[in-house]
Amino acid sequence: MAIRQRAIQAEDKQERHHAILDAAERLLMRSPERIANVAEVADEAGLAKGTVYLYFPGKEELLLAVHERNVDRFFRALIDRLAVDAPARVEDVLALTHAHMVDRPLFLPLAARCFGAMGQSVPPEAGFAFKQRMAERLSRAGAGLERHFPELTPGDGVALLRRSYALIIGLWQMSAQSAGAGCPAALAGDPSPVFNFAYPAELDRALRALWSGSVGRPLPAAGRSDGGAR
Amino acid sequence: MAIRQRAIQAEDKQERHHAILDAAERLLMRSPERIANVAEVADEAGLAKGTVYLYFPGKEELLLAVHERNVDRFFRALIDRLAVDAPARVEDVLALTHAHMVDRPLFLPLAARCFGAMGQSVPPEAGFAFKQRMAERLSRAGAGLERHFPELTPGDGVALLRRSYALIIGLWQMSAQSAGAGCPAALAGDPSPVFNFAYPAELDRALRALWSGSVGRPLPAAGRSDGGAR
Amino acid sequence: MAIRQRAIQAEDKQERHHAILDAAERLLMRSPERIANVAEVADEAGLAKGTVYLYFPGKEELLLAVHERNVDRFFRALIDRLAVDAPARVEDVLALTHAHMVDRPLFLPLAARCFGAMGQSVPPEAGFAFKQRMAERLSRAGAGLERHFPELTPGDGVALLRRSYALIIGLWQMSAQSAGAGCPAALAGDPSPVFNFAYPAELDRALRALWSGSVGRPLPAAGRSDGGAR
Amino acid sequence: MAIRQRAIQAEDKQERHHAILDAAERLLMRSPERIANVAEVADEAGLAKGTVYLYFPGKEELLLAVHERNVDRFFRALIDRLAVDAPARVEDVLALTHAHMVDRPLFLPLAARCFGAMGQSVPPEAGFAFKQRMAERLSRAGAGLERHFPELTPGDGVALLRRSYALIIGLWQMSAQSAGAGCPAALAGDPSPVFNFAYPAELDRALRALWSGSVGRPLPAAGRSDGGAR
DNA sequence: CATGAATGAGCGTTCATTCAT
DNA sequence: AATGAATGAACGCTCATTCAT
Repeated sequence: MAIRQRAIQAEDKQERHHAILDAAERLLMRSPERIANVAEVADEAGLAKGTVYLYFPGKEELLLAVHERNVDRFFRALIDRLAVDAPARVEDVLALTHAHMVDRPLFLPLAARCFGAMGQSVPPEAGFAFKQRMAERLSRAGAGLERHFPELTPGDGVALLRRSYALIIGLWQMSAQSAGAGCPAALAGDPSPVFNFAYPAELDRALRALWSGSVGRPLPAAGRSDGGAR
Repeated sequence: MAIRQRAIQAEDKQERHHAILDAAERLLMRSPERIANVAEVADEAGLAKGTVYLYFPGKEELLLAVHERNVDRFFRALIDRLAVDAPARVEDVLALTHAHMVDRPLFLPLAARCFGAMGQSVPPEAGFAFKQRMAERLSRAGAGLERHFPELTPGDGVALLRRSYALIIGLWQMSAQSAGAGCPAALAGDPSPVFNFAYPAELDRALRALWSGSVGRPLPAAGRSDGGAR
Repeated sequence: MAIRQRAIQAEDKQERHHAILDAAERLLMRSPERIANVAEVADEAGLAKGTVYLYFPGKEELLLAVHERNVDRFFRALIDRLAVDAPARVEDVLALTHAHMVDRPLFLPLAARCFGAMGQSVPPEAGFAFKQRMAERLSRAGAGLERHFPELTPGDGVALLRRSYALIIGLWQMSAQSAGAGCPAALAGDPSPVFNFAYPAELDRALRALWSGSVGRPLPAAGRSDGGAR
Repeated sequence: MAIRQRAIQAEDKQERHHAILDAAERLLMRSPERIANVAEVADEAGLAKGTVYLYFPGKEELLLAVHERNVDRFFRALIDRLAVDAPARVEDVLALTHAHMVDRPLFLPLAARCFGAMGQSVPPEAGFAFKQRMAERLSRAGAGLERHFPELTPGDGVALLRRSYALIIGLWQMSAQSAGAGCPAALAGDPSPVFNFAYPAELDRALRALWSGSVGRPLPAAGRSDGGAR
């Protein structure tokens, strides 16, 4: 039983589309250790299972769309920022990264899942199309980056962003966070901070190192001071 | 059925343990885009399905063990190299990375899968134990690293390795290779190399940038020249 | 969307009725191995899915109607031919059979499907009504037949037609044609022509035998000479 | 929960195999208008759903196997009879036909279903293999037939059997029986016997006509006198 | 009348795990 | 210890039909 009426106008459909993504997102936040099945998503959205398939060709495409929406928000913010003439510093990029990726507990588990499934359960065409759109975003942001960091020669911008993204995903997968809500005792008892590190702070340090090495000069060491947030 | 008798001696058990890992590895190399099911692994090992469960508590633990064995080889080689007094350069570490990770088509898909599943299907305790052992290895290698790169203060070595590992995994997940055997036409036709890059060369560049930024000075620009597509 | 206005006049309705049947027929001819779903039929007819249900109580009834229209054409031709005084020979009936059933790639798959579904998915009343109308046709044609073949006593005409029809359908279901586009290699490699026979020629022979046995005398051995594979 | 223990010996497996076929057959007899789903079959057999898939590659293959078992019984009896030197008459063949096909209410609906699905849901290889085995049976029986009916030239035997089979299937599909348990009122009220005929008697007459026409001489008009059953 | 968005029962199949032998 | 038969929960997807607009 649907909560709302029918989506007849194109914009109503957009809304439904988003409502389904929202539902999937909510479920993902509620239990990041599980990927909900289509029935649950439909239920959470107040729709019938079949209805989900009116808006998405399949489950993988739905998850990819959730992820892409988040990615898009980040890239839109980044591209906008880089379009402004005021010189952009690493600080600014890090801030956006935190706002859109790190601080949204949804982003990283989903990103990991999407890349992991990419070529397994994701239909090849869907995966390819996704990567194409991502490439478009990365290219534009990369070009913007090159405007602000003269050390970067054409192409270096995209490469740096790509590597940063890899670092973001990779570090998160190694962090204790990615273990879900499990083993709290273990976490507390782990004396070695090798994996049980504070992801946000560690990410900052790692990205700074990467960026510094990429532009070939030290970068200002930042004002963010939440170095221990977990 | 390759092995017929019972494993009664402790060393027989070790042998069988390895035989199962070998079988899983063989299957993984044969088709890296697929994770074999337990029946296939047992079959490949010449054992019955149930027998696998005498040696491993479950499928995820088995996969993790395969991965860990590979990781261990890498870290043993790295730690050995760093134990030698002759100064180690980035070159040396990259060479080991390629030999154990990049050039073994098994390593990266499995690593991605293990980290991806880390807190999904992997039982928390198993994941935690794995990370503990990994932490041990990283710590020792990190300490060794600090001996050769004076710029690294205590703790920087582990961090650098951790970040490198993240970069290795993350970049691989973004590369077109991870898409399996899919869409060859698409790959060929993709004009943008944003994701369709040559993983080995790109990884080298990324790691160099990261290391350079981490030690705070430019690093020699390398002799490896296989910068082409894989 | 081919038809836009509403069908208000009774004849408009007839037209639309036919338009839907035409669409279903077109789809069936395009791929005889598949039974299209309602959405496809509606689409092909340039109508909305719901509209189909204004003209047909359900999918099975629609398919039955397509079939019946074809059957009707055959029987009208047959009855017309038999109404003429010029003596009818087996040849003539076979010619009509080929023209309306064998040579129209649509007829046989649909007939098989309709009879196959007859008491499965077809609502009993619909099936019954269909059979009643068929009975009417068969009776009239049967009576006509008896006029031309004096050996046939009253009732034998219908029976012969009924048996012929059974043979037509039954043989087709056993022919390799009914296997759709599958296993071409297998077909080619099959040394035994038991099922891999040329349906049109085999049907002729079978019908001749049946008719000959029914009238109790040999029948002229025909001028059709397309005895080869179809 | 299984009723019986495990099937470990090869013959136990055969038994299980048969038990599943029996279960499917029972369900089919209980309601010939429906094709049971795999869960029901498993349930009826006292097994878990997955167990069925240990014995059959899929649902279609299971149904085909049920059908084939029945077919096989008929052909074995026929071939045996024809192997005996005592002259075989049409009577004898008709008797076997009735015993194995007509009087077993299961045979015909299933045959219709199997042929109908042949190239739709049946996997091509399974369908092809089935037809091959059927061809083998038909060939042997056809050869035997030719021994007893000198009028038949080599090849005529198979052809006659094939046509008989087609007639059996086709006539049944046209009979009122194939409408399942539905419309009893309709059946009673149908004044026209065109479709509401007594299948067993009608089949006899039709087969006699076909055989008579095939051997080119009248055949003795039989002792079976249940000409009005049903 | 016409539309097409929404429904939801229905189903085949997989596979990690268990446990009787 | 070893086996492999049995289990059964889990899940994605289709599509005929309904009904609000």
